[in-house]
Amino acid sequence: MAATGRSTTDGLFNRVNAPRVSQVIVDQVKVLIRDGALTPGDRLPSERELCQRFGVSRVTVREALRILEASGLVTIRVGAHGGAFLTAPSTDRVGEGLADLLTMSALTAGEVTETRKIVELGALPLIVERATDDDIDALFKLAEEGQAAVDEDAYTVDISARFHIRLAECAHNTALAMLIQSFHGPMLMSLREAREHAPAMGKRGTDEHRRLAEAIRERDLAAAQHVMSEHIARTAQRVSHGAEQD
Amino acid sequence: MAATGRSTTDGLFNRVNAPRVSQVIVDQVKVLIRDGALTPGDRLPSERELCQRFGVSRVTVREALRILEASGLVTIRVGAHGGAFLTAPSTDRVGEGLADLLTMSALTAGEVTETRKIVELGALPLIVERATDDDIDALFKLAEEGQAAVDEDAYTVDISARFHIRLAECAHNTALAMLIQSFHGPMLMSLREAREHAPAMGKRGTDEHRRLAEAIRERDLAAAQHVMSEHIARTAQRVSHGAEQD
DNA sequence: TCTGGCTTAAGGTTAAACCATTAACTGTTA
DNA sequence: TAACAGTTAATGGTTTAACCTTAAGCCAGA
Repeated sequence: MAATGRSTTDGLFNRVNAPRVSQVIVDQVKVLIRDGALTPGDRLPSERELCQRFGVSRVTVREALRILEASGLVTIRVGAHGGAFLTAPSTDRVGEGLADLLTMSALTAGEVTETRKIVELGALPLIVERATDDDIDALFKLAEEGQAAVDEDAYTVDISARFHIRLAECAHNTALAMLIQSFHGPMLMSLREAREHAPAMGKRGTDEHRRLAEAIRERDLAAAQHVMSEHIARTAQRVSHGAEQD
Repeated sequence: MAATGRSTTDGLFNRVNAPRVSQVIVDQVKVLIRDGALTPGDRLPSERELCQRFGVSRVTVREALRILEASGLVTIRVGAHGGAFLTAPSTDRVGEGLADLLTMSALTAGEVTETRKIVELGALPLIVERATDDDIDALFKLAEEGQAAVDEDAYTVDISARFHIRLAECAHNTALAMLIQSFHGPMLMSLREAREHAPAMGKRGTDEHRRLAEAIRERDLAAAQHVMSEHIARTAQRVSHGAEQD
């Protein structure tokens, strides 16, 4: 019997799971969100009330709230009428998380840019097809703002990012817009240092933004793709300082 | 003087920033990670030691660790020689966060699938160009496994996801692979229920996987794009149960 | 009618204690 | 000598209770 090394009780006993209490609370809240019982804008009970509801200490509840907050699911306000409020969905938090992981995973700028190229070029057909007059007006406006900023020597990567994010919205696909917006978080970081090295780079960038807007107005997909392709390629060079040849 | 409504003290006083102490700690750790002072596998000092280093209470340190953990930057082990360890970069956590935000943002399945189509189709040129023999072998192997699972009526979405994730790795671009992998997290969830409704759908799916692998082996981009295009379109139908016509 | 102060409800932080888990050591025993 | 059992120490997990800070609302006095 015992000689087999595996008794007949094999499989009877499962590894006991003892997750953190705070994690259990987080999961409960997530379920409520998924099921629609909690929607953006809703306010969770106060910490002290949650203690009683869950039968745990306030510290534990607070840890759960920290996790939910870090996940971008709630924002917390202090003071009277404060508390944990379900956030309207925002990509900022996820973008930040993505940025952290990107910096940790030793991604080369070339890889990031290549990926960005795929997504932003891939979005162009939808954009060209679906952009409304309002969309196009907004793009021209942003391009002009960029131009003005360049003239005042006040061009920043944020202005460029705003254009790209607005451009993504022209596809009228929220998931796609969120994705591209997320990408521009990490890009911002990488570029922030590049800006020091090439402060005057805004000139051609805004120029291309304008040409991009024009191509979309004319519903000229090929032209848009051409400009975007060049635009991102130049970004890659800036980011890498030409150090990476990949 | 006072009639102007703005006194001469304008601009003298700046808004005082009082961020959470735990957030300050998180930021410090992130900087260390960014600067390479901390790399995956490293262990942070114990909670009690961090208290002394930062001059704060243990609860505050723990909140910071919760945030870092939720961001996927560290994993925490209990017991002797436990502690907070810098994680090797993993997309799982980000994918999970993405999934949470997706469920909250009322994205339609159509939007998600459309985005997935852009990314996965956009990746194909790179894949066809860069896939190694090992890559191709792995793809065929996964396709066969799927086939076998179908025969045993044991096909799951996880098997399909594994194929798509492995396929993404064939592009030899880590950023792109992470992105696609992140997307398959949320997809899994949406599909898990769809599986109930269409348990027999695996047949054509695995068939397409095999044809995809063949097209890549032949470096036939057009064929690969054709198959992938159809494949994702059918996924869209499954997810939406045909309820959304978009 | 403004201003300042008070109240109150909420999150932010601290302190000290205790529990649970894990790895390593140690000593006994067959 | 090898295996087992007990002990110890390091470390995260949780609780409790107290106090601080913030913000909204109210109210009385100049």
